[in-house]
Formats: sequence, C-alpha cells, structure tokens
Amino acid sequence: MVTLADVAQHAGVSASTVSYVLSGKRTISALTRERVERSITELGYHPNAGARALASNRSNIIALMMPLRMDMYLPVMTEIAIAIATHARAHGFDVLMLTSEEGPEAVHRVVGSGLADAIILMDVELDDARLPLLRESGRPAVLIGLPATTTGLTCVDLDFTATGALCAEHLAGLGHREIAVIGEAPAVYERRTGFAERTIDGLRTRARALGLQVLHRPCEGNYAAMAGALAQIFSERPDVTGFVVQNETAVEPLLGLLRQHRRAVPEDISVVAICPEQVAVHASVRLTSVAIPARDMARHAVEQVVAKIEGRAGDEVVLLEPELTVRASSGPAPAPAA
Amino acid sequence: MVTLADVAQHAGVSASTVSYVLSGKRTISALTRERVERSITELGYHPNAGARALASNRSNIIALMMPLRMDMYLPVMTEIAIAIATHARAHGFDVLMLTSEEGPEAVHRVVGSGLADAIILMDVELDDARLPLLRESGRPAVLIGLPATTTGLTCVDLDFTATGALCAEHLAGLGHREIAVIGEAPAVYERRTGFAERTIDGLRTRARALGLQVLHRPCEGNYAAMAGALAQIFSERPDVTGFVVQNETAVEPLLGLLRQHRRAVPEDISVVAICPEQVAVHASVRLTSVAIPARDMARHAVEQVVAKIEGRAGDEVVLLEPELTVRASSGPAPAPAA
DNA sequence: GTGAAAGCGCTAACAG
DNA sequence: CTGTTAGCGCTTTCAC
Repeated sequence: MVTLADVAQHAGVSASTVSYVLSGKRTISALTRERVERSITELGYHPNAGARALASNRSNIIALMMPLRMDMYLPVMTEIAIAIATHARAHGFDVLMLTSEEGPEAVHRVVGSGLADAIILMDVELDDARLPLLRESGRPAVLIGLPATTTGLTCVDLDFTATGALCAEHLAGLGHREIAVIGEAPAVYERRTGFAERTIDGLRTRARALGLQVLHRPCEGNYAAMAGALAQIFSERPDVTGFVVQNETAVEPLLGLLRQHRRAVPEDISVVAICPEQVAVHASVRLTSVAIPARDMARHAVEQVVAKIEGRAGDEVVLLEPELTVRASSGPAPAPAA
Repeated sequence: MVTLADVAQHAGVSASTVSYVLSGKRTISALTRERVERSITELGYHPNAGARALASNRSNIIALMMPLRMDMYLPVMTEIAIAIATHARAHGFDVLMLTSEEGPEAVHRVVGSGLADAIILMDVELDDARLPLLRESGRPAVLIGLPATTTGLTCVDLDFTATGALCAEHLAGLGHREIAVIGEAPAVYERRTGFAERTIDGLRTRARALGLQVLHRPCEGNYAAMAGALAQIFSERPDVTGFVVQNETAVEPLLGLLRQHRRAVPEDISVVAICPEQVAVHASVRLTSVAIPARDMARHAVEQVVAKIEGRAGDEVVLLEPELTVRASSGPAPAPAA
C-alpha cells in the first residue's frame, strides 16, 4: 500500500507538505505542488480513509436512512436516494445506506462511532421515534418529510398542504363541483406520515372556500381495492366528476376501471394525480399532475446537510412549492345530465 | 467523546482487555468482562470507526454500486439493495451506496482508500468496463449478473437461460404452438446486459426442441410502445396464443391492450411473466410467472462477499434455479379457429 | 513556503 | 487470563 510518507519521500518533501497539497489548506509553491502531484499519480496513491477520519475527525460520509416499507412507492424513494448519492459525491461525501429496520438504534451506532458526519432521514413520521435520539446526538441531521415538531431540526419536503389546495383549485376552475380523493393506503394514514394528512387538509380547506364537495377514500394500490373503492364512490356520489389520486400504484387501476365503467377521461371524468413526472407522462392517459420533486428534495437535503457539517447553517424548514402541469386527463366539467 | 482508554480506566483494566472484550478474540474472565461491559454502557462508549479501520485495516463497509438507469425497473434493484443492506448488517457490515454514474473510477476510489472492504456490483454488462479494474484491484468483489468472462470473479444471478426454457416448456405443455416474447427495452439489449439475451436464447433453444414458434419483440414499457408492438404481432402472426413478458413495466399495458383487443386471458391468450412476485400477484390478472428472486440474490451476494473478505471463499458462479408459479394468466391453448 | 513531531483511538503482537 | 506497547496513515499545531 502506498502511503503519504511514500509520496513525500518520492517527491523529496515532507509528509505535511503532501497533506497540504491534498487539502489545499496552505499555500504551496507551484513547483512543489507539481512534484507532489506527479509522485501521487506515479505511485498511484490513495489517501487512507480510516486514517483520515481518525486524524481529522471527519469521515466524509453521510448516512441515509431509507424506509423498508413496501407501501411507500419505492421508485420515488429510490430516485431520492440516488439523487442524494449523486449530490453528496459532488460535495465530496459518500453515502451510507441504513434501513429503517435497524430502527433508532442505527442513529446511535452510526453517529456515535463517527462513521458518518451527518444523517438524512427519509419517510419521517409525524411523531418519529428517531427524532429524540437525533436531537440529543447533536449531529447534523436533515429530514425529508415534516414531523409534528421541527425545533432543532432541518426539514425538506414538498408543500403538501399547498399541493392539495392546488388540486382543488384546478378542478374547481374547470367547473367541477364534486370530487373524490383516492388517497394512500390506510396504513400510511395510520402510521401518521404527515404528508398524506397535510394534502387532504390543504385540499379540503381550499375546497370549502371554493364550494367544492370532497369525498376522501384511502386506498391500496391494486385493482381489487381500487375496484371496490370506485364502485362505492359512484354509488354514494353519482355526481362526482373529478378525481385526485395520491397513490402512484393506484393510477393505472383507476384509469383502467374508469374505462370499464365507460367513463371517458377527461370528457366525463377529470383526473389529477400527485405523483412523479414519469408516472404522469407514461400513464395510459397523460395525466394532469402535481409532480413529486424527488431530485429537488434530494438536492436541498444534501445542501442543507453539508452546510450543517461545515457549520454554516442552522435549522431550517424548506418547503418546496408545488407545480401543477396540465396534461390530457383534466378538462371542463361535463354539463349536468339534465 | 468517550474512548476505549476511558472505558479501561473506569473498569480498572488495560486498553487491550477492553478491546478483546469487544472483539472476543481472546478469552476473558466472566468478572472482567462484566466490569468492562458495565463501564461501556455506563459511559455510553462507541468504538471509533476511523480508528478501528486504521488499526485493523478493515472498515466493515461493503460498497454497493447501483445502476442509475431508469430503464432497469427500479423496484427490483431497490429490493436487492435493501436486502443487501439488511443481510450485510447481520454480518456486521454497513453498506456504502455508489452510483454507476461515477463509473469505474469509483471502484478505484473506494477500494484504494480502504473505505470499503469489498464491492458488490449490480446491473453488470457482458463486457463491463469496471471489471478489469476490479480484477487488478484484488479486492473481494461479487457481481449480481453474469458478464461474458467470469474468471477471477464471483457472480450471482438468476439462471435466465433456464428461465427462458422454463417459460417455453410451460406454454408448449399447454398446447401452444406459436408464442411471442415481449422483451426488455431495446436499450437493454444494446447495452448487452446479458440476462435479456440469455433468456431469449434459452427460450429459443427449448422452443425449437419442442416445435414452438417464437417471435421476439423488444419493447419499451409504456402503453404507446406496447400498443404498437402488439398490433404488429397480431398482424404478422395472427395465430399467436401465448406471450412471455420480460419487462415489468410492460405487464399492465399488455393486459390492458389485450382486453381492448377482446382477447380473454387465459381463454384466448396465455401470458407468462418474468417479474417480481409482487408484480405477478398484484396485476389485473394474477400472472403465471417466473419470479425474480431479489432477496435470494442479495443473500447469496452478501454471503459470498463476506466469505471472501474473511478469506474463506474463492471465485464462484452462483446461478439460482428459476421457479415457475402457475396462476390465472395461463391455460390450455384454444382450439384452432376451424 | 516548508519541516518536524505530536497525537487521533484502536488493534495486535509480545510478554508475562 | 491480562497488561504493555508499538504502530496503523493522516492532520495539524508549532517552529523556522
């Protein structure tokens, strides 16, 4: 193994000089710098991560705690995770993957051992068991999601309240008077993951202001569950002309079933989805949607966490503005069947 | 920060004793062990990862290189990644997430710096640019997937050749004479990811032996592409009665379109999918399928890699036996339309 | 602009 | 069964 000392000897300088060439923490003459750099490449030197972590008290690793749950539409989680890894690399950090299976314990382990300089938590619940540990650990942390109390924590999330409101507005603006919301699986609400509740709250509040009737149905994302929910909605509220879907896996079942019910989209029924762009664009009907900005969330999370590691940031709540893109699935409400 | 020395002092023993209590590498009297363990919990001691890595030359980290590509059905990749993380933890390892964006470079960086003790590569191509680097690095590595040459490497994968054969057999056994294969997106074949080619090869070989006609169509996983492919298949080969699908995202489009074409599944058309169990079970028709054993692959990969790190294993190619589960989407071939 | 040297916290001989 | 001690490879004062 090539060590820093080897490089120093090969270049005819001291160890500290090599170190400073690497870190750029003091000015080096062009000549020495060049010599050192040549030696580095010639010898194929790679600084030892462990030694560096020990001496500098920094691992240059960010831990990312991902959910295991299968009810949390994995593609979004995955996209966020990949984007986090990519951005972290751009800041010189690697990403350590933790699963929520290990539970709050993992926070201790990783942060206590200095394995990671900071933690990013995904899929945060309103009253998350990991938060007390995090706060007392004092380590930099960023949450993706919004817990009940955010004091002492930095959080990044889509503004789901505004998202719900935006959907209500869009449908009301098109003349719809009665709409149904296909929500996440019941388990998501029971777990109190926040975003689902905030969406429906935001939607209801705005709907009330706009004189829009709202029926909310949590729903598993499969054909059978969707078929049941839909049948019930149409029997209870035959005048529903608009749907808001906040469950990516329910999108296709819904569209397929509407076809079976002989309801044309958007002529008879308008559909607005809250989902990743990709799902909206590739669905059997191009969906009017509010995008879940996975990349943006990842970018903000990494920037916040890096800023905290470097001591240049405090706690902050970053709520991303929702954007609704009109596509082929929404249109004017049909004239009431005389 | 609490150090090992602090614990030693508090327990009234030497540093090495504490170290050995932790590692179990030598026998310790019950009394001392207990005293040390008490001190550890009382002081809230966590061994410093960097120091440990430096002294022991082991980081207890496994690097996992994941694909970024969006054409690679992410849920399977994610499931594998999560399962790898879980199993790795069970062996005392953490998992560092690398994206393939960094390219072969990342192999150098992570392995050269001693950041990771080993690497697991996902989404390996037949002639993968990362392999030469890996081989010469000499670090333990396991591939998920099967490259063209496996010398000096351990590989874990589903036996896709056998998988293709199994699908052909199942349909032939039901009396089908002419089948179509809906393959992965063209890009997947162009990239030469191996598994797609092996599947079709295995299927063709067995089909020939069984007197089965095969039409193969690579296909993007969306409605539009699927609609085009399907129309063409039915016009070129009106007598096709069986489909094999190896593209998870094409499953629902195919089923939806078959309905639109008024072909009943399985009465008119049988469908066999090569996909994760979850997709097969939750599809609008419960699909006869060969499962992609994400968890098993992850388990084998971790076991192999840990064995290699500990020097108790050589290179090996582990091919998992495919299993076909009959569900509602396949049945006897319809009698030829007189 | 550069060197020398003191650790960082832990492991693993070596010594008893 | 336990203690002593010499590093592991790097960063960072302190000194020039």
